[in-house]
Amino acid sequence: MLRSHHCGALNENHSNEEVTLAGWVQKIRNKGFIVWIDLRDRFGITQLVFDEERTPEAVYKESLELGREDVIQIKGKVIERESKNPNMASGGIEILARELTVLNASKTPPFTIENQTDGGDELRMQYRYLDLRRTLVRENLIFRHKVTMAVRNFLSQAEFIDVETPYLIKSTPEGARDFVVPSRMNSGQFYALPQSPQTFKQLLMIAGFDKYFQIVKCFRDEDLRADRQPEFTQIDCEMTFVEQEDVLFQFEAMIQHLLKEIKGVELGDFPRVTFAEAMKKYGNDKPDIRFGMTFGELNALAQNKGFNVFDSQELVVGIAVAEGANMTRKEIDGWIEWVKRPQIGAKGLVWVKCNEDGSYKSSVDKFFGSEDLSQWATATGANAGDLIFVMAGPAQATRAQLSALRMEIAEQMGLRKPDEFAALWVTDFPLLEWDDETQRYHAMHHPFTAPKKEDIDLLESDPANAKANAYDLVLNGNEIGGGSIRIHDTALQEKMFDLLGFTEKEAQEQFGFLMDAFQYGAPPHGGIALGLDRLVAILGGSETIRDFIAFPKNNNGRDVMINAPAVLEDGQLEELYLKSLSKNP
RNA sequence: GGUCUGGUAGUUCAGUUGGUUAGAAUACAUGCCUGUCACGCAUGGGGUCGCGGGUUCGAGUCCCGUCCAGACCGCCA
Repeated sequence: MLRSHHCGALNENHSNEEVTLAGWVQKIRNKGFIVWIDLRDRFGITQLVFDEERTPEAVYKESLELGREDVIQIKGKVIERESKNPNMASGGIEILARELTVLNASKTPPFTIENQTDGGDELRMQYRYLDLRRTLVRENLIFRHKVTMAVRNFLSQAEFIDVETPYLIKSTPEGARDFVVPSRMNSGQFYALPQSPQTFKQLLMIAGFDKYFQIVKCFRDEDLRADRQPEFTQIDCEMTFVEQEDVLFQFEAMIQHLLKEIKGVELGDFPRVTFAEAMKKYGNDKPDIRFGMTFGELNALAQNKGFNVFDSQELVVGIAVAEGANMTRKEIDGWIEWVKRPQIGAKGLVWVKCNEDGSYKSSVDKFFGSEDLSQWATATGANAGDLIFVMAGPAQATRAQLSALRMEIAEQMGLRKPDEFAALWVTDFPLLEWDDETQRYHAMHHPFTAPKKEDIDLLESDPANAKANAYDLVLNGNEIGGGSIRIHDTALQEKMFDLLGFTEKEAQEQFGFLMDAFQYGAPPHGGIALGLDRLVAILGGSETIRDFIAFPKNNNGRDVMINAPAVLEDGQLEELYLKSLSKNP
């Protein structure tokens, strides 16, 4: 037996017991006459002690040779410390070493294995196995484990069945780019990795599974962000004989359950806003509603008063920054510069200070009197002591810019508290989105989303205004899930493909199996998919999903530890009928 | 595809207007230290200033190109 206890197990109750421990050398404190070593494993840290009087001489000398991250086994007696450390669980005891075995020596690690490490991101990713030794990172993954266990238990109890769906499937032109996998046995042909198990879970509903879930990897070959990985995990769910309300009810209950079980937070009923309302009030379809600063539209109040900048614009819109009136000119200029950065792209920013004495001071005093500005304050919900920021321009772009400003101000004012949670449903998404580039409609959600019953006629007359039975789940300003009621009728599905610019032949080639299946008693069904990485990160109080993924990829989709992707040997290319990619053709 | 920021010791960073031998902290090594727990003290080793080119009497510093990393826009049904 290599150990009798782990490093988090021992305390004063074990005094005088003979124990065997194994672990990593975390820290060596050599005081000359005495050496302390912090021994670490997954469960905690236990202090070992070696000294000139009580430790056999050979063992004491050996202890002087140890280095950080050596893997050692120790036999000895649990003794009470002379000076205790109340800050650690095992702080009352230490192990008086009798025998020391070095199980495996370690090179000096390139960064310190501590919560406050000196290692930068790139180095930590290159040596991710060392990074994962840090308590902070390890606990993130244990936290993820707790979340997935809670999800599995909840869904299993609610009679969802976990079914695995294939990873080697077929590429489709809709949506994101696919990762493709060449087939050796079928020359010149390729599998694609699933962007989601969408069609398979629908087939499971047709097969009568009634409720399905899967915690499943999905793959999208698109450019990455801090919160986007090329492979990511979804909690994928589908239910039969349900309407939108049933799905929302079930998954509202699941999120409430998770918050309760994982964070001890009670969430009330989730607010609902339509997509149109969300865009109007927050400029964003995934609003963070933990704080106010909702949009006030000022067209009627601010246009045609002689201020040219506003007059010709589609939208004039403002937000109130609570207690912003004491902002200095320099701070305000900072925000003006911020919105003018190319990433935001605003032309400028008008400001109005609502002074405590009821007067107003603004950058547009020449054009607007206190009468006007007071109306602006009402429209944006600004009180005395607040600051109003106003933007003008094309409606969609301006909303996006003001939304970015709203989020950044909230971030800097500390309004986005990681331990405060607010979820909501966004509903009534448009079914379709016009794409200028390809001059055709795209499905806003995906091509299997059912239009609202009352909007089916619009598919002929005015497709752009048809609403979908689709919904997003938003938590703290992040889209953590999205779903819809699906089409289960061949004719309607054909109509959708037609609107999306598929010829009948293309639709048949790509999704014939699904439309065939619809003809064999497909029940009404719908579902949702939640982004697990993002959900775990937010519950864990972070928005960096890489911290909650064991082996994440970098900005360029590279795994810098194993150095993937990589070129293939010529022989392998030949076997896969990709010889033309060879460097020596 | 685009915009921005960064790349200097093992690591994290500083380095002024272009000017002497490129610094700090930490890590590492050696020695000292009778209860440490961010131990302390002393000493020491450690540099292709990402790479290539240019300007200059002189480049870590300025210019051009390039590679790498990060953030963002486009993209992500």
